[in-house]
Amino acid sequence: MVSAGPARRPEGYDPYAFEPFAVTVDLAVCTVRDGGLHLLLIRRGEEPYKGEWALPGGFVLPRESAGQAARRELAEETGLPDDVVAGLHLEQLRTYSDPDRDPRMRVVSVAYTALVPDLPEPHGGGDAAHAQWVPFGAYGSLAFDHERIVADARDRIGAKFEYTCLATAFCPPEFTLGELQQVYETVWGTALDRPNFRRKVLATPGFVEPVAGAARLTGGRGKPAALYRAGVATALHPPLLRPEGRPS
Amino acid sequence: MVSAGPARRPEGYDPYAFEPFAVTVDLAVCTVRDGGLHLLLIRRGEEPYKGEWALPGGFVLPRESAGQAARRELAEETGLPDDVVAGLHLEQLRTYSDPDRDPRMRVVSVAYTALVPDLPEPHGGGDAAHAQWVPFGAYGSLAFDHERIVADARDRIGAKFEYTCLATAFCPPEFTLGELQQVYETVWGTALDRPNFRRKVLATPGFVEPVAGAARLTGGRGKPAALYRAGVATALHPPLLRPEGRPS
DNA sequence: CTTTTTAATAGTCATGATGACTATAAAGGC
DNA sequence: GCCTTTATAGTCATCATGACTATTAAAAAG
Repeated sequence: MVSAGPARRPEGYDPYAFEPFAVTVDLAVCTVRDGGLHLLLIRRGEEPYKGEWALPGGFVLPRESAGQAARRELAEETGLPDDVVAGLHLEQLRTYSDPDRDPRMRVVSVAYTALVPDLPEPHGGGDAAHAQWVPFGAYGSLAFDHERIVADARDRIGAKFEYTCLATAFCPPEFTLGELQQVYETVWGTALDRPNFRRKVLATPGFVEPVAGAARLTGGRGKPAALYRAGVATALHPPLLRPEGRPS
Repeated sequence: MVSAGPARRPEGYDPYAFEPFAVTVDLAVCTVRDGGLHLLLIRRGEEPYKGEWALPGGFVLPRESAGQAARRELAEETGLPDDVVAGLHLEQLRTYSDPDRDPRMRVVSVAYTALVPDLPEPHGGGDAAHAQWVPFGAYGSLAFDHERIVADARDRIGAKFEYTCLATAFCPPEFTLGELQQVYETVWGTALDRPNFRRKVLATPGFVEPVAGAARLTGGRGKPAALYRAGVATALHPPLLRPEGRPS
C-alpha cells in the first residue's frame, strides 16, 4: 500500500500549503477546408518551445469553469463574435496531468475539442493574432504534449461520427449531401459509397432536413445538388459504422 | 470579446501569482452485486457535507499524474493489494471545474470510473476504513457535485457496453454467459433475450473464450452452464445495441 | 445545338445481423 | 418417473448494409 503521507488532507484546505497547480485549457479546434482536416494552431512566442506550433489555450481564471475558459479563449484566438462562439460545438476531451508536461511548473490542462465549419482566416482579437489553420500532419511537431491531445481529439471525433449527427457541425448552415459525405470521408480517411451514404442519412429521422426548392452547383458542373440543414436529431441509430474495423 | 485581463499570462508563470487551484481525483467505483449495480462510497468525516455519502478520492500529489493518484486512492480506499488494483479497469471520465463546487476553495477534480467484479467488503487500509458498497439509488444525495459525476459515470459505462467488451470487467475470472448477460441487464436496466445474447457474444471473436470442460450450477438447479474467460478482444463490431434508443 | 463530361439521384440484389420465437438437453426436487 | 428450472440449439422473417447499375440534370467541348 502506498503511504498516505501526513499532509494528504491538509487542515482546512490551506490553499497555500502545497506547491500550487496551475489549471489551463487547451483547444483542439478542427475544421474541414479544401477536402482536408485542418487544425487551429498558434506559434509560441516564448520559451519553452518558442517558435513552435502549439494548441491555443490559456489559464482558467479564478472565477470561471474550464468550459467557460475554453469558450473565452476560443473567442479570443479566432476573433469570432461571442454569439457565434456561443453556438459552436465544444466538447471536453480529457485532462492531461503528467507532472512533467510543462517544464516550468505543475500545469494540469483540460483539453476541449471544437468542430467548426470552414471559417475565414482567424484574426486574433488581442494577443493571439497569430492563430491560423494548418492541415493535419503539415506541422512537424507540437509543443508540450499537444500532439497527444490532437491524436486523442481525432480519435474522439472519428468515433463520435459513427453514432452522432455531429458531422453537420463541420458544415455551413446549408449544405449538400455530397459536402456532408466529404466531411465524413475527410475525418475517417476512407471513401464512402455515395448512394449508400445518401440512403443512410436520409433514412435517419432528424439527421438532415431538406431546404425546400433550394439547390446548388457543387463543383461548377454536374447536376445541382439539393440543399439540407442540420436536423434536430443528435444521435444515430443504428450507427453509421466506418468501413474497416476501429479507429485508425 | 471577453477582456483578457492584465494578468492572464503571468510573467514566467510565477506559481504563487494567483489564487491557487487544488487538483483532486474522484472515483466512481462500480460493481454488480446480487443483480444490482453498486457504488463504492464513504461517509464524510468533516465539514462540509459532514456525515453524508461521497465518492472516494483525494488530492493529486505534486509528483504524480491524476491517473496515478486515482489508482493510489483506489488501493487505499478498498484495501486491495496493489497488484490487483494495477489490473483493474480505470478510465478517466471527465473533469469538474465549477468555481463553486467546493465551498472552501477552488478545487478542480478529475473523475475516474473503475469497474470491478464483486469484491469482498472493502477494508480501508488507513484513513478510509469506512468505504462500503451502496446500491445505486439507495443513498439520498451525495456531497459536492458527486451525484452529477455518478450520473455521468453510469451513462459512460452503459454506452461503452454497447461497443466494447468491458462488461467482462464486472465478472470474476471465470463466468457463465448467464452471469455476463445479467451484468448487461443490470447496467442497462433492460431484459435481454437469452438465445440472442448468446449468439451475439459467441459470434464476436475474442469476446469470451471457453474454459475447456468446465461447468457450474448457476442457481442451484437447472442445467449447469459452461464457463468462459474474458477474451483478448476489446471492441465489439458490430456493436451490441441496447433495445430501445439511447442512454436513459 | 448536339455530344461529352460530371455529378446527383433512383433503384436492385444478395448478404448479414437482429428480434422473436420454438425445441431440446441436463440438472434437482418430489 | 415426472415436473420444474436453466442452459443450449435452432428457425424464420425482417431490416440494414455493401456492392452494384441506371437515370437525370446540369456545364463544357465540339
